[in-house]
Amino acid sequence: MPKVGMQPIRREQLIRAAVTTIDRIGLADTTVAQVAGAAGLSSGIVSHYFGDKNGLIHATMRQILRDLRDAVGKYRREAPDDTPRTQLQAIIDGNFDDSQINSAAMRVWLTFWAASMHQPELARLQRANDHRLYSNLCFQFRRVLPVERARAAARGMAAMIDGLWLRGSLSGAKFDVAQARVIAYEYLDQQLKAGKTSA
Amino acid sequence: MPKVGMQPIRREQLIRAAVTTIDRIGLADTTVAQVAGAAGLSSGIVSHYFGDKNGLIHATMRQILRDLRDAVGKYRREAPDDTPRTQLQAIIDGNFDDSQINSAAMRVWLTFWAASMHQPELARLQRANDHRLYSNLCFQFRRVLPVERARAAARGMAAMIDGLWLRGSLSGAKFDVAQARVIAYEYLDQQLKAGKTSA
Amino acid sequence: MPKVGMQPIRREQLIRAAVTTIDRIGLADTTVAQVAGAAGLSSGIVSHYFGDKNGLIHATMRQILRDLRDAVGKYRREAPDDTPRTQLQAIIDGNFDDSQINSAAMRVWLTFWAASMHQPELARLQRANDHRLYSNLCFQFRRVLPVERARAAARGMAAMIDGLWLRGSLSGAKFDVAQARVIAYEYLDQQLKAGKTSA
Amino acid sequence: MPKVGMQPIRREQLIRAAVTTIDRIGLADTTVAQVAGAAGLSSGIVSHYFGDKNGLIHATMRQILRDLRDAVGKYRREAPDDTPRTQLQAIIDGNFDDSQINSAAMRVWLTFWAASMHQPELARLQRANDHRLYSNLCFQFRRVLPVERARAAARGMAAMIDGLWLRGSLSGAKFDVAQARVIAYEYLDQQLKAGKTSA
DNA sequence: GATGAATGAGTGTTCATTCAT
DNA sequence: CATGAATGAACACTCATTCAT
Repeated sequence: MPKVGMQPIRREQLIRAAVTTIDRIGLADTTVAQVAGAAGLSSGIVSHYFGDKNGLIHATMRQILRDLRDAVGKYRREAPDDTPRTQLQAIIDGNFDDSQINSAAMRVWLTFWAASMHQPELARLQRANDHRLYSNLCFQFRRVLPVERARAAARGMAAMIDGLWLRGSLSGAKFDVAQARVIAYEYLDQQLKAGKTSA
Repeated sequence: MPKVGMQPIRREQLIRAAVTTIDRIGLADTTVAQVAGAAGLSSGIVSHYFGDKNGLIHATMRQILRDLRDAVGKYRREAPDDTPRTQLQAIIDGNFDDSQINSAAMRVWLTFWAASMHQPELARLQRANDHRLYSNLCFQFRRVLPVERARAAARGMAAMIDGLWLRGSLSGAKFDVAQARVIAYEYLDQQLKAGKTSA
Repeated sequence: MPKVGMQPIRREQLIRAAVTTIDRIGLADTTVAQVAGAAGLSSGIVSHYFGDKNGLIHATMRQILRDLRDAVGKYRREAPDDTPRTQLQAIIDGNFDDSQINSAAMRVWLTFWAASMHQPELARLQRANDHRLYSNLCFQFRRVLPVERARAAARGMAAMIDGLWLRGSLSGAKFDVAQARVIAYEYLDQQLKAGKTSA
Repeated sequence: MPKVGMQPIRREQLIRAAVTTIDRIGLADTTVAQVAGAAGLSSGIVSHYFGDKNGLIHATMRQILRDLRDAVGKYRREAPDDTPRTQLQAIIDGNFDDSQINSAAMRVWLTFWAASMHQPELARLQRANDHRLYSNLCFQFRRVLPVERARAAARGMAAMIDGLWLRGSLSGAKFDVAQARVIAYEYLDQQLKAGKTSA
């Protein structure tokens, strides 16, 4: 009696195992057999559910991106109000959520950033994500700033978020969320204030 | 006697070929034979001069880091004066120098960032470099800011520089130096001003 | 499910192919691909079943030693009685059994003898085998000779067996079993007689 | 000013280095560069004096055989008289001379024995040597024994010498010359005695 | 649905050999 | 005479992929 409806279960099992394995030994040293083994399955199963290794890698990156989107979405939905400042803080908080700044997530993220440089499909996903952060920031800044200022603020804010995140990833120590948030909030406030003054 | 004094020439040739190849097809797809071929040499030569592939990769990363150090050093030496603001701008300018923001350099940089996560020796080099940027920034900020403010400013400034650089690397378009410099300078001025006020 | 229970079959196939190949072209020129090819399999299979080339070589030597043990065991079980002389003759006969004095067996034996000098694991196997021959001989001699005489007789007998075998291996001609047996039996009788006299 | 007459010096230097290296790491792992390095010379020199690696190996085996011939010759010249027994003892002693039973000599000997199985030129040298031992023994035995007995005695004696030597080589402990000599002398005396009786 | 045996192309690495100096 | 830089063929080993069961 063949089990039915295994697909979503197996796919999630394998994607989770892929993240774990990439975190542990790096994408370059990750083999199909290792991922399958970490999932408690055999190597042949990967082609069954993802076509080939690349299919698994792509699916894994999509999952990572979805996790970030979900984290940001959650903070924004739970924000106390809809003022630009509150919403921008929610975006910052979402990017520094536990799901994003644990060691595994950060390492896998950076791995995909690097991989995307030579794999068009990954690059597409990665750019869409970059753009979403910028768009969200820009939309909120535009509510209080003139368009050019809003764009610059969004660019600076996005760079600040990614930069704090990147340096945290590579520092070798635990990511200091509080510190990162202070610096990011301060930049945010300066942008909001400067914009008003110049407006 | 055989040709003598070839070592530095061959090493540079091969390192340059490694950068070119990593830029073109990515570290994961870079083979020893390809690098040697790009340098117009045979594959065996790599072990002759670097021991093994890893030796070449390490030497290449050291070269990349040296290039950045040199670029920053040049801007600082050529700065019109030694005031903190001028020196900090020189550091920013050095990080956005042509040698750093051309496509090849950026891609190779990001590649090594990712690789350093699973290779202790690369991680060591990468962290030393991260720390140098922070130290240099912190030293200058300290000349005008109290120590705690200087540290926060240095952290924010470093994140801003890396973030702008990173998003530029991945954007797919040419890096907009002028725009990046405006955003970084603005952040710099805010930090200097804020510090004075609060001091 | 894939074909199951192939392991013992494949292992034996490959070990047999290893013996054949070592006999034909020598251990130094034996490649994994050649052994696999001789077994009608692909090169990757060796690592699948033996880990690496060394694993195959070790397994092959173990097989060779087992064959000798089996040959000696067979002659001793089939011996007409349990007197020392009969048992000692059975040991001699086992060492000169067809399975041991065909060209392939002799060449592979000598190959492993030489290889064992620089490979601790092979040396261990080889010494255990050497010691077994001596022990078996010594045990039988002790039944009729005083301990010191028995030890000397066992040493001489072991040397005689190995020496006849060795010179036969290298002579380039077919091993003359009858001749070897006469010489060995004569030495055996002298030892038994001399011992009795001196006892 | 080119040095003249370097050939014999360099050849000996390299042959000695080859013996040392083969003893230390085995023939299979011996490279031209290692031998040359052990001789304090550069790798290119080997082809200069021996044509190629095989030339060096062959020359080294010839040297080893010459050493044995010299050792036996010395003992025979220094023998107190020319009786068969004394001469046969001299042959035994020559084979167990220090120059033959030190670790390096034994390991290299066995190495060449094994190698000779698949290299016709080495096999030729090796067989000539085997035959010399047999001939020398047979000649002496014939002075007191009928031809057939002499031949059998020579075969047994040669096997005994080689067997003692072989087991000593592989035992892992220091070669016990006194013990080997006692066993070999005893066999010798039995052959001489038995022959006389039956004659 | 799932397995893992089997394949074979591709890679890093070693090393005998050549040869310009 | 001697060097050692350079070559490139050969090898062991890895691993994504296929497929009979």
